[in-house]
Amino acid sequence: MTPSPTPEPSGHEHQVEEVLELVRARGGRVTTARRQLLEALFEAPPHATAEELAGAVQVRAPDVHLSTIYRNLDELERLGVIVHTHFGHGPASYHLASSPHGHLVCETCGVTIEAPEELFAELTARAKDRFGFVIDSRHFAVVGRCAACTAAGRE
Amino acid sequence: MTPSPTPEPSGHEHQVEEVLELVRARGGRVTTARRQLLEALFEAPPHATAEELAGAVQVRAPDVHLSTIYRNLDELERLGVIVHTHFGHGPASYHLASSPHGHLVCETCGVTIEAPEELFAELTARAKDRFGFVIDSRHFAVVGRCAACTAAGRE
DNA sequence: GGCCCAATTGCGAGCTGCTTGCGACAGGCT
DNA sequence: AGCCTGTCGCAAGCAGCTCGCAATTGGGCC
Repeated sequence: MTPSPTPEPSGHEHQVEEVLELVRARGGRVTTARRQLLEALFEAPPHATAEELAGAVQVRAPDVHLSTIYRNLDELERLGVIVHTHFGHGPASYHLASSPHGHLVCETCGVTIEAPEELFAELTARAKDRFGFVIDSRHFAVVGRCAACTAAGRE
Repeated sequence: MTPSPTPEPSGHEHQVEEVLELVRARGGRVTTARRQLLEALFEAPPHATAEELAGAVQVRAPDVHLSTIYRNLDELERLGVIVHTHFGHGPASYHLASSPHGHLVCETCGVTIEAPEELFAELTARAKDRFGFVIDSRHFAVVGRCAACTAAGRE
């Protein structure tokens, strides 16, 4: 395969290279799969699942296997570049660690609302006071029912 | 199998029968599996997994299949008798809908702390105000790190 | 440029947690 | 006692993720 220098006009090269620098600093290698996954992470909407990211990567590099995606997501998480969240059911969702926020997920229609971290400030403080428990509000989903479903009385 | 009248000296018969009355009222039938599962739910610690409950039931009724446990857990949830919660990874946990409370789960050591619903009052109110979102604080886990793990600086 | 070696990859098999289709069985009303 | 239908046991199946292994490849060093 011809290693064309910069085949993707994505606009995120700088950020991607920055992360790859981190990878390199840790003795890691810069591979096509790695680079493409990072591209995908910067381009994709937040809350992408591993499978969705694999799809995006495979547009450019069809041979990248799902297990490679998982392994790289793992490593990026260890590096602190991304975070993954388990919503109630279904696959986990991955997003960049920058722009911290929590998630409100509707049990009825499945919609996800991004909630500013500040919304959790009081809960976080109280949990710390009362239980010494340090909440990571980016890493879990708050479930319930969204305004539309509540109004419609759906079940 | 001989249908012995009351073979278990559990102390929860009354509550069990109450729920079975609900089941009957809905056209449901009272089966051994159903009754034993309810016994198990009342006797077990909160946060039992389906597999644990199956184990408990099978002590008395070895032929009860795991799929039957799942089907009955589903129905009991529809009846509002129990609630299930997805912690980060691993199996879901089931507990009685009475005694409402949230859960703080440590990502590091896995310990689960029961948090009074009141802890979530302010978050619930804010989510309602700002997003019209009605939080069900019993149905999700708040993850983070417990006091012990924070102190020990474990990872 | 070529070599070498460990990091990484593709692939398939495997695992956990849960769901489903199906035929047999059994509550419970009459 | 008999019928009807809810429920059950079982086995197969599915989603989401993990692992072992041999083949490949990045990249430091001549």
